[in-house]
Amino acid sequence: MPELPEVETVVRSISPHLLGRTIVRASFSSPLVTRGGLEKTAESIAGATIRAVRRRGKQIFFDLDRGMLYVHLGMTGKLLWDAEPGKHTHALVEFAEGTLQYDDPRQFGRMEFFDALPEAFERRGPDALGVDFETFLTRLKARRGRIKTLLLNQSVLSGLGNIYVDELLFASRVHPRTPVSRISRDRARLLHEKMQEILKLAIERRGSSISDYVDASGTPGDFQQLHRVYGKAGEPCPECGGAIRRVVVAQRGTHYCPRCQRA
DNA sequence: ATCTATTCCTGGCTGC
DNA sequence: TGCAGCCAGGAATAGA
Repeated sequence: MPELPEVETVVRSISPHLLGRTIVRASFSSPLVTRGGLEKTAESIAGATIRAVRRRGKQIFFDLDRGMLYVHLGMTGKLLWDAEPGKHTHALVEFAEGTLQYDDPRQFGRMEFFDALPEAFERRGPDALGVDFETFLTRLKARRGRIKTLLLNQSVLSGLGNIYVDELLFASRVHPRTPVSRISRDRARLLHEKMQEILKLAIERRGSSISDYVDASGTPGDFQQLHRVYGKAGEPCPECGGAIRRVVVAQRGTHYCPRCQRA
């Protein structure tokens, strides 16, 4: 599942193909993925030139000379350059130099055109990568609830998903159900440090390929080899040797060490 | 304000 | 080998 490091890797691998290039034509085939109308979206971007490729959290924006093409990969979305279209290909954006393709078996992702940034997007939290500590602390402390729920909430902070939250909480020795009111300033400092460390390392490793995640050239990442708790229920904890436990928190499978991460 | 449950969807897995 | 049933989950949404 694409989270911040995977989305960053996709952006880095697709940008060189797209910057400054002009869209010759486009076609969209999934009303679920492309909600603004299939024909209308294709017409809106035809002839436009890509001025910038940006990421905020898990959101990708292709800034055009007029409006923007927005992409969210959801669970199984892929942006591919010059790939073979398959049965889950929902969009083709053609350039003189090649074709940008969007594939997504589950269709939880989006590929839509916007004239301007939607209001709801402007209220998203700051990007988890590079957010300063005071902003991180302030945004966490402005809410109540369990730490895992808040870290997953894109209005609080943008970019974290289930894998990196579990890894981050383990690295910081924080129980996923800890109420945020009980997180000390020092513990928050540790969470912030570990978050930067883990995200940077995961980007270096080109993301985690758990099921079928790949970048724009079809290359998988290998950060999954460095996962310490995610997907490791029943296996020994790398720190204490006790069994990693799997529970449900915020409707998500949650992996943690009951001994290292005390409630 | 914050919680939980539900919805979207299909590949992959289990068990017969 | 086939197939039914279940599960995974990002984010929007509804209801408590």
